[in-house]
Order: sequence, then C-alpha cells, then structure tokens
Amino acid sequence: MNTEIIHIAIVEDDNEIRQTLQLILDGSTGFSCKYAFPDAESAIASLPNLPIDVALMDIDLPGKSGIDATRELKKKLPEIDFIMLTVQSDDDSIFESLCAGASGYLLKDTNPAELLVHIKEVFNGGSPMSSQIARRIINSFRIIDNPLSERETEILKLLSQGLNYKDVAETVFLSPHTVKTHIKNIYSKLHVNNRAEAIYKAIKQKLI
Amino acid sequence: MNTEIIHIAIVEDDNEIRQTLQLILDGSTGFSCKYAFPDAESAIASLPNLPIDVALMDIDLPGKSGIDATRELKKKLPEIDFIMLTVQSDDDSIFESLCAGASGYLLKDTNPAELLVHIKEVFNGGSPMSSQIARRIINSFRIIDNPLSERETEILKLLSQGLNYKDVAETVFLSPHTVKTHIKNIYSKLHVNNRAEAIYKAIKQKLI
DNA sequence: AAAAAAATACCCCATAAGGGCGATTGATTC
DNA sequence: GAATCAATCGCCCTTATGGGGTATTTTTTT
Repeated sequence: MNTEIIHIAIVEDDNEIRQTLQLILDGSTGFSCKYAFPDAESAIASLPNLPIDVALMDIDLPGKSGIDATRELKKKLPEIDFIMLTVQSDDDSIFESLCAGASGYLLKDTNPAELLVHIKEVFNGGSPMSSQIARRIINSFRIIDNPLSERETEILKLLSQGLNYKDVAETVFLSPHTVKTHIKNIYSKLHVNNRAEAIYKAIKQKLI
Repeated sequence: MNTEIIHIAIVEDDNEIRQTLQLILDGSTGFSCKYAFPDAESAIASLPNLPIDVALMDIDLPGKSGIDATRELKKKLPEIDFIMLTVQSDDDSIFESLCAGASGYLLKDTNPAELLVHIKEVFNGGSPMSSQIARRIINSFRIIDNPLSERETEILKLLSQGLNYKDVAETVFLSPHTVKTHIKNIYSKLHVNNRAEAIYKAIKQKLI
C-alpha cells in the first residue's frame, strides 16, 4: 500500500545507543535515518530544514530536555510525528510529553523490530505506546488547543464559581460591559451559547 | 496515648500467607487477630457480628472479589477500616478499591513491621499507601456521597449540555415547573445558587 | 508597515433564570 | 403510624442572561 520511505531523525545523547539505532533504522527497508542529534539544541537548529517524517526523542538530554525540544519543534513543524523513546515512565514525563505534542511514547527496552512497527504506526496516524504507558494516559488528555485568551480564561473561572457579570467585573476591575463582551467571545470560541455548556466544555477540555 | 487493642480481621485465600499473617498480627502488642477468612463470602457472613476495627483484604479471591466484598461490607459496617493488601497495583484495582470504600492500599511485599504501623495509621484515621500507589491516586477521588437523586442527576446532565427549562422538560417529559423544582433542589443540595456553580461542583465531585 | 487578535466600553431588548411559597402523591424508613 | 424523601405541578416577581449591534486602544504577529 504505502511504498514511501519514512525519514527518521534521532535525538539521543548516548553515543552508542544513537549510533546503533541509526544503523538499524537506516538499514531497514522502507526507512531512512540520515540525521541524529546528541542534544535538543542541535535538533532544534537543524530539523526545520530537513525532510523528516518522524523524530525519535529521548527525554533526559544534556541542557534542554527532549520534552521542551518537542514542544518547540512541534509548534514550528506540526507535520512531524514525535515519538518519545526514553527510560522515563513516570506519569509526569508521559503527561508532559503528550501535552508537548508527542504522538507516541515508547520505552527504550522496546526491541528494534517493534520499534519499526511503531514508527510505521505513527507515520500512519497511530499513537504507539506500550500497554503500561497507555493505561496511565486515560486520565489525561492533551489540550488540543486552548482558544481562550488569558483574560477569557480568568473570567470563565470566575463564572464557574457562580459569579455574575457585576461580581466578575468588580473582581477583575472592569466594566460589566467588558465582562459581557468577553463572555460573548468565550461562547463564540467554545461554540456554545450559554454559561452551563461553556463551563462543562471548558472543564472537559481542561481549559479551567 | 492510645492503649486500646486494635482488632483485625484478614481475608486472604492463600493459606500460608493468611496463617502467617494472623500469627504475626495476633502476637504483636496492641493488636489482636482472631478472625481470618479464606474468601469474600465467609467474611461477609461473619464480619457483621464481630468486634473488628480493621480488615485486611486481598483482591484476588476465589468467587467474589475483595473489592466487591469491601463495597458490601463498608456499606453495612462503615466504622470498619478496610486496607487492601494485594499484589494488584494496577490503576483499576486501586481506583475501584477506593471507590468501594477502602481506606488504605498496600502491596503484599510490605514487611510486617511496616504493616503494623500502617494498621495503626488507618485506625487513627489515616490512609496508608506506598508512594507508588499514592502517585496514581491523585487523579481520582472517591465520591464521598452523592446527594443527588437519579432524576436530579439526569436533569443536571442535561443542563450541562446547555438545555434550558423548556428543553429539559421536553426531553424528560415533564412540566417545566417540575424541572425548575428539581433544579432548585439540586442547588440546595449542592449549596450553590446558580447553574454555573452547580455544574462546576458536580463535575469536580464526579456527580455528572 | 500592515493585519490580526485581545482588551476595553456601551446600547437595546426579549427571554431565561432564580427566589419565595404552596401543594399532592407514592415510596421508604423509623 | 408517623415522618421523611422523591417526584410531580403550580404562581408571582425581580434580576440576570444572551443576542444583536458598534467602536477605540493596545498588543501581537506577520
């Protein structure tokens, strides 16, 4: 079906792991791995100019972390799929990685054959991760995008506390008219037309 | 300070573990462990007539699970503190156990000395659990008590979808007056006085 | 430099919401 | 047998809400 070659980049500080991984990936049919970086900074500098489909990202890097690198790169290069390939399996790392834009989360003990499968999966729109990782994720979802401005979020939080126009206005030192305008914009952005639904949606999407 | 003897019951299907544990606990100063059951059914039958303070509950029992047993017993005997003592450390077991009414969650590799400390903790109102367990719990809280009736919950859910009196009334085939009465009761029970706060509280307390 | 987004403020108007109060029926609990 | 709770239906009245506009200033992004 898909005969395209998947172009991979590696960001990994351990020389041995990085070089071994690159050799394996680049030597596999249907895969190309010409670029590997030992730290976040060099990856951030080079990736925007490279024809990469999938990036394998370690978390524990010298200097900037792989999570921060993912956050920065995903913003500029949303078409690249990032897979965290790491030893960290704590909830915080997982959660933060997914929030930063990672599409997959694998542990380094994943064997090369499985890794190739997972790279294909992510390239085809999947989200590979071990069952142990997956289980921890159900409670937390990525905030796809928060359409609300800071002011709007602030006001929506106050609404959820039961405040009315006037009380919100007094709390944030604004005219009630302005508060009303903000609320109208909030409804518009959330595609709702009343307070109840706005609060429900906002909580479900972790906006407040 | 507290010189009372803590009366313990054990529910554990493995004969060796159960008997060893009983010997250790019953032989420790300040503790009494005269009752031990190999399955949920016998524990459910006997516990209501026994002067027990703390019950150690395995999860993986033959027949009814320790979680189900805890749910049933806690309902009838809310004054007993249940500690899950198990090998299961998956989120589901933990979450369900706490929802069922468990006050503590320990893994079977906990050593006897620590176990005694933890039993005292729970007897004194604490909630002993290993740090690994604790980390997984922060995302989920027991529904202390749901003050809302089924009808009220149903209506509150519809409100969170943005429906007004009339629409709710039509959806559940009621008079708008009745819907309004229900909503007033909901506000009263949740100690709020408007829709926004009601929905916020209800979601935070996992009522909807 | 231009464009877009955010924050600010105001008006009019119809409707929805919330508070107060009363009332009946049926089920459950004590 | 009494009391409580849940569910149902109703009225009156005041205030809050949401939708429709319009407009200026500042900040951010391109």
